[in-house]
Amino acid sequence: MARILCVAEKPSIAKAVANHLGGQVRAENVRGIQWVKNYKFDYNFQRWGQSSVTFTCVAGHIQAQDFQERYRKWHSCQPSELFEAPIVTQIAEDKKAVASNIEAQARHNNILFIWTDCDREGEHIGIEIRDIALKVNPNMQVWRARFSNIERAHIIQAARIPIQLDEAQANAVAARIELDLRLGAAFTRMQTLSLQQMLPQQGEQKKLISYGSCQFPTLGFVVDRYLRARNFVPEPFWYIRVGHEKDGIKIKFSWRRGHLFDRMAVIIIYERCLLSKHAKVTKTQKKPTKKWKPLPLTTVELQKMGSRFLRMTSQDVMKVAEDLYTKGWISYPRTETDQFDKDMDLRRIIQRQEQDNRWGAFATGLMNGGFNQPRNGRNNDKAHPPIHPVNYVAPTQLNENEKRVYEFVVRRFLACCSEDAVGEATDIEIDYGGEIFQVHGLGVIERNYLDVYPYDKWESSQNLPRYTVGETFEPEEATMPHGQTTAPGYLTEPELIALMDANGIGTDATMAEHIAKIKKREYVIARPKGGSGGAGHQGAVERGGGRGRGRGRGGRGGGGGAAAQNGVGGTSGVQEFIPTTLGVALIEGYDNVGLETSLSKPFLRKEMEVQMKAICEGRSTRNDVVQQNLEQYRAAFLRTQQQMHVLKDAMRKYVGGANQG
DNA sequence: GCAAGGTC
Repeated sequence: MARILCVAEKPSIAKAVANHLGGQVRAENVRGIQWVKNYKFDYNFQRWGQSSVTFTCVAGHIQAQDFQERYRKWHSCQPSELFEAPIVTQIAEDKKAVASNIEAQARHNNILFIWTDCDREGEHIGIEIRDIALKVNPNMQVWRARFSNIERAHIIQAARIPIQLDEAQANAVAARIELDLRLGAAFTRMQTLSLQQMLPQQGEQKKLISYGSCQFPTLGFVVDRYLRARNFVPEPFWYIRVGHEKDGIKIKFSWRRGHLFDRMAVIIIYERCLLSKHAKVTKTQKKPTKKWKPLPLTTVELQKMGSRFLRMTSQDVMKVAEDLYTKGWISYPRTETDQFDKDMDLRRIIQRQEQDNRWGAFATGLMNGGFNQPRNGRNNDKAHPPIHPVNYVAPTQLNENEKRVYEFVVRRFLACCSEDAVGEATDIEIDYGGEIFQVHGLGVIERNYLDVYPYDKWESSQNLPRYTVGETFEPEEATMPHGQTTAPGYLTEPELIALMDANGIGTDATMAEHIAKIKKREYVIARPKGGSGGAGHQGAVERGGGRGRGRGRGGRGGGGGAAAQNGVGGTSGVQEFIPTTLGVALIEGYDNVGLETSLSKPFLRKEMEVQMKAICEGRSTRNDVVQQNLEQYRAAFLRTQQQMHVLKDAMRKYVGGANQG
């Protein structure tokens, strides 16, 4: 009988797959780690016949890379030497027990069947597992399962047709690991050693001024928005508004041109309107409209919505979601997938929510014919389904934050399984002095998903009077108000996450960590949006001009982030980020060093991503990508060292500075 | 005293 060792990337997959294949499964404990179990059972594989199976797991990467011992002390070498210092790969300190479990199991199995996630990192983790196993048992045959969800039929199919590990994908990850380590360490040491003395010393610990290919672009986004807000110059504009009362209803028509920045031009048009006396209705249209229900929930969306509506930071949202997951209340919280598999039994999940007194009635409505298959988004990571509730948990069992996140996940899921909201849109247009003015009305007819999903707002506007095309009237009001454009607000957490996502900075699982890191490094401070002038926030750059928020009135034009205001269950707790003097100095400094592509911009990280894809597709190699990047960054490094006075100038300008470096 | 990526 063949003896098969199966290894998954994490405990949940090992357990789920073992149960699908095994039926009768015996779980054995592993010494030194409570969360790893070795599941034992027999299974008849198509390829190997009746086999005795051990199904175990690791927990992410097992190996860790670091420089050779003699380079680890900060003053042991020049930071620039880290571009070529030898790197050693070892079992990570906290993964020793996991590795010895693999070794022990590898000794008495003859086939290794790897079940890591089917993504790049999973391929690399698979190679790590393979290397450990082959070291103690070089004769092992090595295979890999291809699976994209953990539905029973799909898993059985994956067990039927094993494939080979994809070395190219693992090599892409290896390149990423090496570059992040070398660049992170070299730049961090260099800038810390050069600039630290310019910072006012706080307490015992000297500040670390770290560089990372993700944390710097993240900081760059915050600084960029801050500078745009601070350097904003309001521009006056003028527009025309027409008011009319009919059927006892007062309405205001808005100008199709919006507003113009040329006062004389508006005056001329305005006078033409006044001269014409009468307005004529040119269009009345009623048409059905919809507000689409939300897409299935991804990690990035959870973090955006969480930081916007749940009064939590994205990092807290993730921490809580992981907790809810390990306790079995929600599904795996790290997923890019916004499509539910056709075969998934969504009704069973809905049914479990019927007992709740907040949304149970809605769930029952779905069970009794209201159910609609969720929309499909464009993303599928082929590893995990969208985030959804798994089991019902009563609110009394959860703490405040857990309650909020669980409630959001459930409501989002039920909304996905419901129907779009239905309404009727009314558009009326008039011609007044040769200009078109319009008014838009909305009547919500069926709220549908909105009843369970208070995070979306869609409300009926005022009723509009009945007009007929060709009808004329004399407006009671025709005015020429003015306003001014308003500065953008500081970057909020959901906006920052959206920017990171769009620019490929970090992954769904790490974006919150990068944000937390630039806070920890004191590159930025976070405060509730609209909060008062940063009292107690030492070192935060305040907006010049002394007029507080400086928001203009009356105009359109601003409002970019204003949609974030609808807090559910109270005031909105959305955070906004303001760079500290240190944060601004670093970004401005790097922007002025004279690099072709500033390290503060997301392009270099994006470029690395493109090159990783090239490795995966065989168009490039690990070595080429590493060497080419090192060359490019070495040049940037040397230039930055030569131009260190530019960084120091920026530091003096913003940070003031105790000692001059 | 460095990074970013997995995951517990």
